[in-house]
Amino acid sequence: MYNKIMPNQSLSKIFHEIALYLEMQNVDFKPQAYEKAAQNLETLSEDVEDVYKKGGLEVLEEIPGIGKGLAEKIEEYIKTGKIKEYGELKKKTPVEIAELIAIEGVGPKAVRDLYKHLKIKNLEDLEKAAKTGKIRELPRFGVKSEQKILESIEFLKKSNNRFLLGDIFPRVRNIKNRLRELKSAEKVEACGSIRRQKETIGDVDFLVASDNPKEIMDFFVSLPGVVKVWGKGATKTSVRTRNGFDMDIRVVPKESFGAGLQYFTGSKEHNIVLRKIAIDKGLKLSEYGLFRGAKMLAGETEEEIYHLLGMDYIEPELRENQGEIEAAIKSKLPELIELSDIKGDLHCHSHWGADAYGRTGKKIIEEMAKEAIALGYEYVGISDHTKFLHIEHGLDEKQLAEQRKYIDKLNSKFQIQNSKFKILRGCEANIMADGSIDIKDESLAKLDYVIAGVHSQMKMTKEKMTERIIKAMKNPHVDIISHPTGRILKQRDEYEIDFDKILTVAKETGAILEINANPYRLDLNDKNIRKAKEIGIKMIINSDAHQPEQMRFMEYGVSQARRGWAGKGDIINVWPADKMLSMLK
DNA sequence: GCTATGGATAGCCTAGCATCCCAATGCTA
Repeated sequence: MYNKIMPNQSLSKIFHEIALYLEMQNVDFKPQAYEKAAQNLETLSEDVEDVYKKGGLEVLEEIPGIGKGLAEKIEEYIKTGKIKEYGELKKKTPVEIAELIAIEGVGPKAVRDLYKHLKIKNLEDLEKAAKTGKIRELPRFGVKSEQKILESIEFLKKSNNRFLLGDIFPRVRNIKNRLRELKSAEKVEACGSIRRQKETIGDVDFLVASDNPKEIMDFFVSLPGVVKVWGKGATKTSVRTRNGFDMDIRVVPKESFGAGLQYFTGSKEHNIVLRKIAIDKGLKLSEYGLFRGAKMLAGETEEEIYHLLGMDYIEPELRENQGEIEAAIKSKLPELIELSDIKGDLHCHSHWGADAYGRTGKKIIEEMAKEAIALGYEYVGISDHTKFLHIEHGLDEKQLAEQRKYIDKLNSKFQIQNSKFKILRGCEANIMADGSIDIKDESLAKLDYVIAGVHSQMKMTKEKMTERIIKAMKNPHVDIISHPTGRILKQRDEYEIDFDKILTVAKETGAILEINANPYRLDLNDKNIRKAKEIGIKMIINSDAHQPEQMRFMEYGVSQARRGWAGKGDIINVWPADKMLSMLK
C-alpha cells in the first residue's frame, strides 16, 4: 500500500484545506462535500492515480463523495501536480490554516478575522499576538479566548515533533519490507521507540546486517518522500522525510546485529542499567557486542546477550527500566498477550442511524463481520453511539431494537453457512454529567453487552468526574467503560479523575476497563494498564473502528497492553464468545 | 459539490456550550 507515495494523502490534505477556506467564506454545503471527499481519499486503499489511469474520470466518480467536479480536480492534480482553485484561495488568504485550527477554540472564522486584523499567518504569529495582548482587543475575542489560545499552544509544544505510532508504523513496516527485499540485506529491523511500540515516535533507527553497505545506503536515500540527507556514510545515514520525520539507518556486520538491535532499541534508561550489570560482571556491552576484554562473547542475537548477563530475554515493549530487568533476573517476567490471542472486537461502529461514507449501517455490519472473520476472530460486537450523541446519529431505544433484530437475522445467515462466527449486539452509551446512562434500562438489558463512555462535558472537577464514572460502573447493565481517561493524543489531556478510586470500584463491581486501540486514544495507556493488572482488574482491547478497515487498529491496542505487562489472563477478549460474555456482569 | 430521484432540482449531520456582549455566533462532540 505504501510502495510509493500515493497522491491520495496529498490530495486529501488539499481538499481538507479547501473545505476550511470555503467555510471561512461562509460558503454553504461545499465544505462538507470537500471534507467528505478528503476523508474518503485518505482511507481509499487504491491509488487514485491508478484508478484514474485505469478508467479515467468515470471511474473516479465511483469513489464515494467524488462527483464530476472533484473528479476533474483530481485529474488536474494528477496531470499538473496542483489545483488552481486551491492556489487562488491560498493566495487570497495566505495562512497556515490547518496548523491554526489545531488550536482549541480557533476555527476557520477566527483564522479569517485574525488574518484580517492582525495579519496572523501561522502559530508563531498567533503566539506573539496573544502574548502581547492584541487578541483580546479584537471583536468576538476577549481575555478568556486569548488565554485559551496560549494554553493550547503550550500543549501543542509539549507534544510536538513526536508522531503518532499509528501514523508512522505502517510506513516503517513498509520500508522494512522493502529493505528486506534487497539482496545484500541479511537482516533488517526497525529499532528505537517504534520497536518498543511507544504511543508516539520521535524518529526511527533502521538496523541492517550486511557486508555491502553501499547498496543499502543508496537505496535508503532514494526512498520516495526523502527530502533531505543529513549525512551519508558507510555505517550510518540520516534523512528527513517530507512530513518532517527523521530516519536513520545503520549497517552492521551480521555478528553484531543482535547487539545493535539491543543498543538501538533502548530505552536509554534500560540500556544504562544493562551496561552497569555488564561492568559488574567484568564485561563490556556496546552496540557491537558483549565483550570480555577484546574477546566477543555474544552479539549476533539479543537473546544470547540477555542470557549471558544472567537474565531472561526481555520483550522490547518492556524495556523502559520499570522493573523489567529485576523481573528478568528472577525469571518473573509475565507472558505477554499477543495479537493472535485476540478472538473478537466489541467496539465497532456501524453508523446505523447515518449513511457513512456512502455505506449504510447494514452494509457496514456485514463488512465488519467479514473483516473480523478475515482477522481470524470468532465474534465482532456492534456498539453504536446512543441518542445523546446527535452528531454521530446516536441510536434511541427503538433504533437499537431494530438493529438488534437485523443482527439476529444476519447471525442466522452465518449459521446456515455452518460458521461458528457470531455478531454480538451492544452499544456505546453515553455517561451523562450526573453519571446516568442515556438509554433506558430495559433496552440495555436486551443487549449482549453494554459499553458506556464519557463523550461530553469533560471539564469537570476531579471529584465530580470520578463520581460520574463510578455511578456508571455501578449501573448493573454497564459492562465496559470505554476510553476511561478520555485523552486524545496531541490534542487533549486526560480528564481529571481519581484513577485509583476508579480501579477500586471496577474491582467491586466487575466493570471491565477498555484498552482503546485507536492510535489517537490508546486509552488506557501503558501505566494505567499495569496498575489495573496489579489490582486484578480485567480489561478488554477494542479497536473503536468507525470503518471496517480500522478494526486493524487492534494491534496498537495489543502493543499497549504488552507495554502494560498484560498477559492473556488480564484481557477478556482472548476467550470464545460464551466465556467472554460470562465474564461480564 | 455530491447524491438522490421528478433528470433539473431539492436537500445536505445537530445541539449544547462558551464567549462575547447582552442576541448571536462559532466551536466542538
